[in-house]
Amino acid sequence: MLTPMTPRTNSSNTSRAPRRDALRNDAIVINAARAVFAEQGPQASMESIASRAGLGVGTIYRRFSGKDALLDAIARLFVEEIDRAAEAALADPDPGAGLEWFLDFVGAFNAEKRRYAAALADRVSGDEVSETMDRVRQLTQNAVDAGYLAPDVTGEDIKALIIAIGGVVAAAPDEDDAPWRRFVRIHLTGLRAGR
Amino acid sequence: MLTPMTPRTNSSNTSRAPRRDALRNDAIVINAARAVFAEQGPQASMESIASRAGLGVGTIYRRFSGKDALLDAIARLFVEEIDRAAEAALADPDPGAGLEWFLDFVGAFNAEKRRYAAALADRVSGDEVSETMDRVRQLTQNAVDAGYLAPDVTGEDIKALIIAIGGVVAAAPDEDDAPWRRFVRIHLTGLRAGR
DNA sequence: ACCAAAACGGAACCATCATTCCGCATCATG
DNA sequence: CATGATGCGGAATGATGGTTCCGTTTTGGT
Repeated sequence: MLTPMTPRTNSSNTSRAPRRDALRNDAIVINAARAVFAEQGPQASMESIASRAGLGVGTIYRRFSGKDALLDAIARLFVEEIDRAAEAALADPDPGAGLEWFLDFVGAFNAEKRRYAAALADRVSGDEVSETMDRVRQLTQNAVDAGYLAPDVTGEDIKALIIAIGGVVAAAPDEDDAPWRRFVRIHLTGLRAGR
Repeated sequence: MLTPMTPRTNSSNTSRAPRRDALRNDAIVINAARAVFAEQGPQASMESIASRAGLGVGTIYRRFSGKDALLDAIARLFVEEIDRAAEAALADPDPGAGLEWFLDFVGAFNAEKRRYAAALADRVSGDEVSETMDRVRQLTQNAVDAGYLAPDVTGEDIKALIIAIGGVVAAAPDEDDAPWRRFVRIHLTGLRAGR
């Protein structure tokens, strides 16, 4: 999950166990990076991330080959988080409710990461999200089958909505949830028309 | 419109006419900047803009106080273009058709500038668009009055849609119009529900 | 407690631009 | 055509920030 550069478990035999501080710092670095990116955007300097983490820059470079890799790691983390949400939504016996809950999650998620969600978005390659996209398609199909969405609605439509939510959230200057919630409600109405 | 730094018309008397090449370059710089930003995004270097223009960097700096000013000038240009479109839409006797045409224009406009539309967007201050926003509100109100949109729809809803279009267009990897067109159609359906 | 390996800190280094500056070319004028 | 002002090119400068390196500190093992 954190994809450290040094092998966590050494299948070979002749080396020591990793030091305790090193393990601790893995998480500290990621968290500091998330926090700093969240408030300064993706152009935040490595220096500021290091100082937030209470570490030296060198320590970051021991774990991530560079800033790109750090951003990528966080992006991957976020994809996983969304993926888990999609999975949870699929578990809801009511497909309509599941979909609504998922979209709500996406909105709230974006709200937290307003400053750099967009930057992370065009970092993830197509096949890093293919699994998640499969779930979204399934979620959509279930909602169609249940008569919650119009018959011609596809996963691509929901994907577009997800992207749009990101835009709407990022554009709002404050933390106010109301605008994107209203936006989603309106769009869902459009997706339901003609059932 | 190009807001050159040097006074174009000299109200005082004792100076020469501007040189012909200087006048020509005003437009060349802006066009080169637009072209380069369009294909490289807003982090394109001044150097690359200059070389595209067939000029030296110094020439750019004689007209624009810096890169920021250059970006700002282009942003202002774009706001004007959208503003003119809103004005044209208002002239349509059929408010619904006017609104649809306007949204279509916005989509096509974004498609052209996919790479840096977002960057320009958060460059324009609130009151630089207040005039345009007034027109959008008017456009919306007309559509509501004509029974094209549901009664509770406001200019803010259309603004959100405009922003969302930008996101959807930017996310699409290719030039394909179909996705954002479908997105707009669906959302408009939602905005019409409950008339 | 002692040693060697593992990690750390952060100064030094380096690449990448934006921006400035000035000698040279070009233009308007008479 | 001569001339001086106007505008131009592009090397030099400076700042910023990513990345590397190595002396020092911490940790695990004995």
